Amino acid sequence: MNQELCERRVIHEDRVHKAREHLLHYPELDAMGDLFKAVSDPGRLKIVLALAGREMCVCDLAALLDVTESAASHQIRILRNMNLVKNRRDGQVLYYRLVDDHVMHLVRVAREHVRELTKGR
Amino acid sequence: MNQELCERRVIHEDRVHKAREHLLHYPELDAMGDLFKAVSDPGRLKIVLALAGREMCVCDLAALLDVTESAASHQIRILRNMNLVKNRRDGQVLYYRLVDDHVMHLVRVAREHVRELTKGR
DNA sequence: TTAGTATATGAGCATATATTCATATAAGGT
DNA sequence: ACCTTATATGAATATATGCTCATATACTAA
Repeated sequence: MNQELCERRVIHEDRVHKAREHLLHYPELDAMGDLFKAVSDPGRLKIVLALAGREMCVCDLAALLDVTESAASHQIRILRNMNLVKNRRDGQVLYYRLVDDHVMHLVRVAREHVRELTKGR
Repeated sequence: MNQELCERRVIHEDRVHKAREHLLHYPELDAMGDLFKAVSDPGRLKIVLALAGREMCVCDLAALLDVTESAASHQIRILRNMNLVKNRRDGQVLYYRLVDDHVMHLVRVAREHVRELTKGR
């Protein structure tokens, strides 16, 4: 597309081009970033873990996280917009649950990584 | 520890307690959040992908991301502090590479997730 | 229909994050 | 020694994020 490479100091132009081509294999890169961002907040990560195997309503989650229900609602909205959780209404109560177990897979891999990293410390 | 649950409106106290116990199985939760955060930025994610199978120096990465070398350096420092990448000096040039392939595993799982999510759209 | 409960949402504020710019460090070439 | 190159880093600024508070919505009960 653009050729601003010419204006720039590049030591290994071949590698840059190869890397650029490699990145083309990841057109969903921004969406991946958004997914990682969704679970990067400790509160939202706790929500995801809490909903693994359990339906919970917003006020339960607020109690679990020790934040206001408004804050919990704002956080779960982000997870909902990312299609990580969905809800089911029963009267006045909205029960939240994980959409599927893809997220938990991601979380398990992350936990393995962290355990490996902190093993030798 | 604390009992501020009593001060709070909770619909399903049993579930909150079960979720709380479940969270105890994830003492590395904050570290997992930090890991997710590290790869949540599109620039850093591109760096990780670029370094999958290739050593690259900072100015190469800056060219790839189309940012200043300073910005690239700041970003790679975060990955370095997270022990996701390490470098090797050859003269004036620092060659960066992935510490291991744990991160790429995480990235692949995220890509699968994103593909599943966007399949029916 | 009026009141109460559960949740959602918008605006405003405080904090966090990413970039830029200036400067520092570390190595190589002359 | 001196200058250049490659990278790192601190401070300042701009943007993003998360929380609070006030208000809106959706449902229930009386």
